Amino acid sequence: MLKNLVIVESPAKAKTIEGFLGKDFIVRSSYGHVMDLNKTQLGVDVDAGFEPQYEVSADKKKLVSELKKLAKEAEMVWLASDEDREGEAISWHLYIALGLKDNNTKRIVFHEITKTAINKAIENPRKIDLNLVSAQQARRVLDRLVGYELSPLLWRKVKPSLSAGRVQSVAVRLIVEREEEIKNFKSTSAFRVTAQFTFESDGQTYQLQAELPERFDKEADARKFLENCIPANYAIESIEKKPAKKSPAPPFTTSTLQQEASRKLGFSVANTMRIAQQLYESGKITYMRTDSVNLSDFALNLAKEEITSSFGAKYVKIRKYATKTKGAQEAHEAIRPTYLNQPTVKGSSEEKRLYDLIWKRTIASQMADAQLEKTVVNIGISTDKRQFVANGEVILFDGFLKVYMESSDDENTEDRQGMLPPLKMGQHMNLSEMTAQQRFTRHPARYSEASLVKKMEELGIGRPSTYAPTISTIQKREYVVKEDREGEIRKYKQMTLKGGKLTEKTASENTGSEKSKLFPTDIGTLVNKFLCQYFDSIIDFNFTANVEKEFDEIADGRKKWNHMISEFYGPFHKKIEDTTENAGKFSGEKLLGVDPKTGKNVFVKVGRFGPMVQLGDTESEEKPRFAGLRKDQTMETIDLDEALALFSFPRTLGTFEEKEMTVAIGRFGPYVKHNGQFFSLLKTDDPADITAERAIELIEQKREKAQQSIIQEFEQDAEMKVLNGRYGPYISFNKSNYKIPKGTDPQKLTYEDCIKIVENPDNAPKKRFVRKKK
DNA sequence: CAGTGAGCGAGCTTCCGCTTGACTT
Repeated sequence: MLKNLVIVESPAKAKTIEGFLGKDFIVRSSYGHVMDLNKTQLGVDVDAGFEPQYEVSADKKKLVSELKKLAKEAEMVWLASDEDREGEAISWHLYIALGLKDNNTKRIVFHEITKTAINKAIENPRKIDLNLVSAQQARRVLDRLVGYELSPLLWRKVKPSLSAGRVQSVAVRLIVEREEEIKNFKSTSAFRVTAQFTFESDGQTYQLQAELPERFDKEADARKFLENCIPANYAIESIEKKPAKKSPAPPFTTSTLQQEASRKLGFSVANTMRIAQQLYESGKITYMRTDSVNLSDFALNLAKEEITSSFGAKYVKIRKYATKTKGAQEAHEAIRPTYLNQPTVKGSSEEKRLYDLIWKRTIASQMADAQLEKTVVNIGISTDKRQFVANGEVILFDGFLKVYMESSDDENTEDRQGMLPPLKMGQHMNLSEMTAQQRFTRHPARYSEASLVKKMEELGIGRPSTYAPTISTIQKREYVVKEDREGEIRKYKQMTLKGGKLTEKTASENTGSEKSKLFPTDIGTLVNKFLCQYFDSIIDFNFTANVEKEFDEIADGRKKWNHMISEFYGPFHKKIEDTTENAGKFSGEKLLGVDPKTGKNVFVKVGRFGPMVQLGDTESEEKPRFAGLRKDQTMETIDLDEALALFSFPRTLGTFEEKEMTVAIGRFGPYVKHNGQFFSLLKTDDPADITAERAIELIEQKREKAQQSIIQEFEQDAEMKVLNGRYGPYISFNKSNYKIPKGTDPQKLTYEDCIKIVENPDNAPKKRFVRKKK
């Protein structure tokens, strides 16, 4: 007879806990939520007090029936999902789905996975907190109503398959608005003057770099200053030293881990989470989806021991960090190594690097402050009232800097301040070189995936478990693209004073280049404009923060969840109806000009398949012509000539092997079509002036490549081939592809083997349109 | 590392938050 069944959310956690509890307990996992609103409908009965229509999720049916069976056999079921809103709902859904009864069900919670914590939890069971469940229900229903009423409106007014939601639409808004700021940014320039000095002290020669605090807006003023310095003498007029300290950053949360892994290791947000998951599953780190900066006493003790033995007792400073994050629920610890006495782990190089980062950050968070001495030196100019300034920094005690220093998003990283040479008051300085260089102000930085997560966390939008999926959703919907972009060459002026002579030159620098940054697309910009115009309250940056306050009131029992929803839904739904009724198509249509050949109007707008140009009016007798924009074109920047060029496809290039070659632009970019086959143009090829010779070259190149990928061909049947593809060898037959069973040598397959594989109904080709959900 | 390649229309699409697999042909 089974005595106790414990259910937690994560299987890795289940495994660990089972070890602590002994043979009277078996521990299983719910793998997150087990029930959700019906997916194909609204899933909320609006007329019946917003009654949610829950069902066991399709992928949880099997699991739920297994758990149900175990629950029946058990004397006591312990619901041990996380201690937050979602966790409470998971317990409640388990209670319903497993048909549990009050007399054999207990709800327990723990924040750290140690034997003591678990035993303490078992000794202090409670009941499911139905107010907290109601708060989750309000959250769930609100998100469903917003998402499932706004999205269909977008399908009607803008373009099919689009989506909108409380979280993703704000993420898109941030990116669109940042791009607008950048577009409207006016760069100004000023001259920055730096000087390189040398001096003698105790028979040695030293160098000193200094800067003039003042910037000159006008070139003439900078020149005047430099000219004025030609006959000058320089000497130290003051030396000021003051102590300073630096403190370590708190341990990692999901958001800060994503940011640091992006800055220090160049990982994408999704990649970081995938690697962290692997570390978690192999027991090397604690849970990776958390908003807490808290470390358990167990971890603090280990940190103390580790720091003491590696660096000495004076490096230890145990600290308790408190979260500053809006809406943090802190059901878990911060992300830390399970065993802090292991500075390295086995695994892939990515796992090692991420673990190293986590280990260092955790250890550093419990180390002493670094003690610094900052020095400011003023150097007087005999011919001018102004002074040059040299800054120095000396580390008196390194403290946590011994292991870890957080990096910053700031791109204008100042030159690192180092140690200054030995200096004395009145010390005479020889100028070796003085430069006035024109510097330009920079526009606000575009978001990277990680800096967007940071911003969302600040606004309290999204949760640790959704940061990475949200970022992938807005890219999948093509609201946003992650790209590198080349910068532009910009000229700047530089004046140099050296050896008593002033020289001037104009040099150039590359500016504005971007790497892995998020850019809004035409669709993203248009959808954002639509939502701003009709649903500004939903994409307001404070919307989430405001509803969170109400969720808290529901959790405290001060407010009924469906009253809150009702107050929101009334005006919201009315706005949906009004907009459905009264707003026209929202296509972003713009008149580019008139086609000189036909005299017809040329427009650019968003159509069924995305941004396109249109030749002729929609209302006119004659049907207008349409053509999609190329990937490298945008609605905002396309001009009349470029638009007209798009109507010149498909265009005949000539004949090759007695068949016609045409060039056209398709879904995947420009291509050449020949004898029913397609050949993509390279990025360097311009479809507007591609020649027949180049087209033939492309055709032959592709044939050669196809030849190389052939592993086997068969005399009996030209349709049957064994090919080498992206996922390894496969069989191609009648335009369908088939997997080769594991352990088979593709070289040795006979024609008969291939027929067998192709005819096996298990290998029947899957239907093409099966697009993954999400 | 392969191949993909529309057309003005039938039926489809969609949210957020909690969890991992299964595995591309």
